[in-house]
Amino acid sequence: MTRVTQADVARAAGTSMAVVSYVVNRGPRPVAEETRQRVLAAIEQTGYRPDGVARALVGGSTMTLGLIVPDIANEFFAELAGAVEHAARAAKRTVLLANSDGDVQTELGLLETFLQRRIDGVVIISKAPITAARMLEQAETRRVFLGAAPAGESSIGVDNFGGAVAATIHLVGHGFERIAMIGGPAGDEVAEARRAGWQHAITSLGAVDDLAFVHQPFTFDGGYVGARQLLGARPQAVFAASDRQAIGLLRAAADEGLSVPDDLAVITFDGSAASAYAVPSLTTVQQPIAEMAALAVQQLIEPDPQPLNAVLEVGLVVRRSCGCS
Amino acid sequence: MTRVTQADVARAAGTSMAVVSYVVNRGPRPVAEETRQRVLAAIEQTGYRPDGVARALVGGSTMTLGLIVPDIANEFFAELAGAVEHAARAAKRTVLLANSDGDVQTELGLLETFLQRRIDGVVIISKAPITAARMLEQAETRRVFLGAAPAGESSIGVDNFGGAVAATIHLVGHGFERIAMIGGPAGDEVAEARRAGWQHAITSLGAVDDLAFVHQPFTFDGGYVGARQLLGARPQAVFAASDRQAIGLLRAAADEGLSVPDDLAVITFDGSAASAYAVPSLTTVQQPIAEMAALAVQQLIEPDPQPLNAVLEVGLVVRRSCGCS
DNA sequence: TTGAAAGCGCTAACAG
DNA sequence: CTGTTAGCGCTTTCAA
Repeated sequence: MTRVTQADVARAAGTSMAVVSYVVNRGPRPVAEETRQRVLAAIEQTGYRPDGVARALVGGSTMTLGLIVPDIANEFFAELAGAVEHAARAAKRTVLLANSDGDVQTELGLLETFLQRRIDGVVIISKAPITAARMLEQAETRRVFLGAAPAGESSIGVDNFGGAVAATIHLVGHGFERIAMIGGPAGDEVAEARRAGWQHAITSLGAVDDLAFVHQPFTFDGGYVGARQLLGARPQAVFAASDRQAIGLLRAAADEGLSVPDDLAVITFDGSAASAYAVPSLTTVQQPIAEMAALAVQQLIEPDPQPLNAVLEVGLVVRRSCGCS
Repeated sequence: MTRVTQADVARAAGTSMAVVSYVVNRGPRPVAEETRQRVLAAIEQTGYRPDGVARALVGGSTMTLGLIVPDIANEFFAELAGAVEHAARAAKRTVLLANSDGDVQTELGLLETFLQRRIDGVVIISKAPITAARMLEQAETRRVFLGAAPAGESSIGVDNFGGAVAATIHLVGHGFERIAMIGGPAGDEVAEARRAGWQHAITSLGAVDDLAFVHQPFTFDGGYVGARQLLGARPQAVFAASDRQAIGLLRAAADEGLSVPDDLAVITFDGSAASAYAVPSLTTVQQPIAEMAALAVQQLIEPDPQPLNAVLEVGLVVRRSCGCS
């Protein structure tokens, strides 16, 4: 039993392939109602399923979007991926997912693969935004950078600096003076902005003698290790650059016999679902994930004439870990 | 600047399209080394990129695999998706990801979309395995069911019953007699197997008077709500059907002022990374996620002549939440 | 309103 | 070893 094609339907309906195409696509030419019914019946009867590959070959669009994240196992990216897929689905698009593992070569290789697949556009969290942008530009493929983005490219991000400032100020408001930070990887643009916000708030408020800061990956273990490095100096509070790290930090605090928030206040960044269920619940700077995803997908489907450079607002979700009731 | 095609390369190399195809695909016909070099140079110079769509149209294979999970935001599925993508990438395949939201209609719609895209195969966690299998069968598309699967279909699962038995027995070994369970959704095959294992262990060991059990979704909140329902009866231990639920349970216990494992022992199922970093760390039945993913991908790429029905072993990872150490 | 036919870019016979 | 050519299944002019 071989594939049912448009020709089979045409034959069964006693009409031409063109007409079948017109009814399947509701255009671009009108079809007499009676003919339409015959075609519809033939489709039903033959079990015809349009071939997206052939369609893409002639039509140009694959109705497919690519998504490249560093690590889908990270809840933030997982939630983001879910949101992107939902937005894409609502727009009848399908999503190709790939992990770059935070590696530049891998990322570029993935991009190459996606380009060969002729995706209509890509949402990317890039480690090599300039190179990626160049590849995409010359392949005339739409893209939206999340986080780090080259000038002139569409990007969607959040106010990392402002969020970090708000988080730190909140801690200062609690009366803490020694506020350490577990930052992201050195060189990461997003991580640096969060660090800058923390530093700005700290120094402008004169809250600390020495700025205890460590670079760590955005992982549970990064948070754990960072905490071990920082806790010796007995900070009163720690700002973690991501929820994953904060959870690692919570575990480290427990291992050291430190009670959060009594012995150590914690505040973090992301606002993933996990942050709400940690013990204690994490006060966190919440990113508008669904909004970012919706905006990204929209931008790929019907791009603004000018590059979009969205910096979305974040909100501080106050829970228990900072010391608030 | 329009797309560079094989014809352009052929022209630049002063040869035919066929030869270009032969060198790009290293076959099926041999090409003289000198010609090959000329073609390679022409490819380089023109910036030619093979068109996967056209390739798929003629060749039959899209080199694309589909993955349908209920909810990518769930860490277990996120880790699984990551593992599937890695395995697929190693095999030069690309992954289309979609969330069914645990809804049958959505799942079937997704499958239809995937079929139109002519994916080579699909890994699916299905809520309607029979219908899904029928669709896939008649579209002659390879598939592997994870978890619930119809008879005669390839499936990969873990020993849910055995894992639950082991977990429960471990709890009994601690001397607990009142061991409650937060199970998965009613009717879920995997969830039922875990329940059966718990029940079997409990009753055969005569460990409990009444079997406190509640059905809950595999979510943080499911675990939280389930815990609130169960904790009133003051069980000595609770077996949660998933890590997500266990984390919700941990939060509920904290809210009730119960210390884990001192006042309440907890054991769970999945073995996601999050379980290791919870406070206290969760004793859990670990699923071999990478192995499942690798097996699934392999099965799609080079299927066994007979349907594969793998039931992988799980391992109990003993940590703090059960009261050990 | 409908049909014939020309491709979309590529692979794989088939023929030199 | 290399070139010619017939499709793959579909959309869309262009004619009728």
